[in-house]
Amino acid sequence: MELRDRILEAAARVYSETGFRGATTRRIAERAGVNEITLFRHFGSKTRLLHEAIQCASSTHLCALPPRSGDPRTELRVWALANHRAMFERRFLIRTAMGELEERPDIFPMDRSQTVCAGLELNAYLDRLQQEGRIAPDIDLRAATTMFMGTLFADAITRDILPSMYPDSPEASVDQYLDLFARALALKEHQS
Amino acid sequence: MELRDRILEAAARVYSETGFRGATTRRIAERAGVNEITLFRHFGSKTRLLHEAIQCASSTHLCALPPRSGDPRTELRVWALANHRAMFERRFLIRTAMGELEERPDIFPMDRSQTVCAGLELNAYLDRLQQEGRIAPDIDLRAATTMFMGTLFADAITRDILPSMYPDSPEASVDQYLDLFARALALKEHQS
DNA sequence: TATGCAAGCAAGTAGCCACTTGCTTGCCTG
DNA sequence: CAGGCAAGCAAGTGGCTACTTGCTTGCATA
Repeated sequence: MELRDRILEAAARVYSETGFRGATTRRIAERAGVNEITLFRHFGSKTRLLHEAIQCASSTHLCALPPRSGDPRTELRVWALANHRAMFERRFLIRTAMGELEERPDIFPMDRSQTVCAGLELNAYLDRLQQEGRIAPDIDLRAATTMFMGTLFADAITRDILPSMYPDSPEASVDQYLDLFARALALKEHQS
Repeated sequence: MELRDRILEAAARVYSETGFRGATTRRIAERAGVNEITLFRHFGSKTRLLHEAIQCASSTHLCALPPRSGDPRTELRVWALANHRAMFERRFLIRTAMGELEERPDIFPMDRSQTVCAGLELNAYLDRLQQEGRIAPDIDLRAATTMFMGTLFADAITRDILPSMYPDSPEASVDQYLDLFARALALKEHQS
């Protein structure tokens, strides 16, 4: 099944670069090194091919935040970097799919997107920290979660097109975000 | 010159909905209530028409942050709300243009975009506050600016497609962001 | 060797695309 | 009334689109 995967990968890449209308079957076939009719024999139509390709390209398995928190700073760092990296690698796909969302809402299931799931996870994690007394009790965790996810998301999808805004590496930037985030939450580090 | 503006507005709207390839001259003419050849007589080509329409639709005049800071909290609130509103009203255009950025980089001048300008302005404003001793001196203002602008940007362009993440109004959300932001900066309110 | 299947090739279909040409209509100004 | 100009209408151009049909090639298995 090597050929099928090659087609799916080519389709996802061409879609990311040119959108649904620009992703012609001719271009996809050419990119995959395959005859055009092979696409139709395998996937029936351009729509079905792109649908499958995008679903394939957007799926990820990410390490979760630990249920029992040890050192929040380290745990958040690892988790945030993994999430940033996953979004950054898919930035072309995300930008293209977001631009076509009202025209083709079914092609990219936003309500179960990685960002939303990660947001829920972060919210639950912060909730645990607050219950353990490591975050000030008067903090609005929902807003904090939205703020941090928004920061990560905006960084990941605009970093390459606004280079003047991101002079530092993703690692350094995430560290800076976490510094500010920890101050905002009045986060107490691991009990010393 | 009413007709010309009607065409430009229709072109910008059709582009926002369907992208460059989807914005056919037929559709734009239909939306503007104008014969198709009128577009060509006025603008020469589809590319030139869309170029002008997008530049027109993305331009704004926003109130600036005051050079001498009075009550930072109030000033930031007014400014942030105006910026959020400007981005939110253009969310369709921004999403579509961002999705097509690598294919057509010249159609939407990103390096002089509103977000970048606003970021520079916010950075300068925070710098003044820090020099006045109202922000802790060890804070990385560049990262803080990027974080806040990222939060505003992500909110404005994903609020309508991820409703579960934004249960509150823009006004309430911006207030919450500012609360957290002020904590992160250890911002001292107006000297009392 | 015979059968079947996966892929390629060549050609064609109907429809949409940006854009052009030739001509007509209506309004504004001298 | 006469001239000019902005807009509409009708028709067509060549090119690209998704998708189809008929036929050939090569390989793997019975």
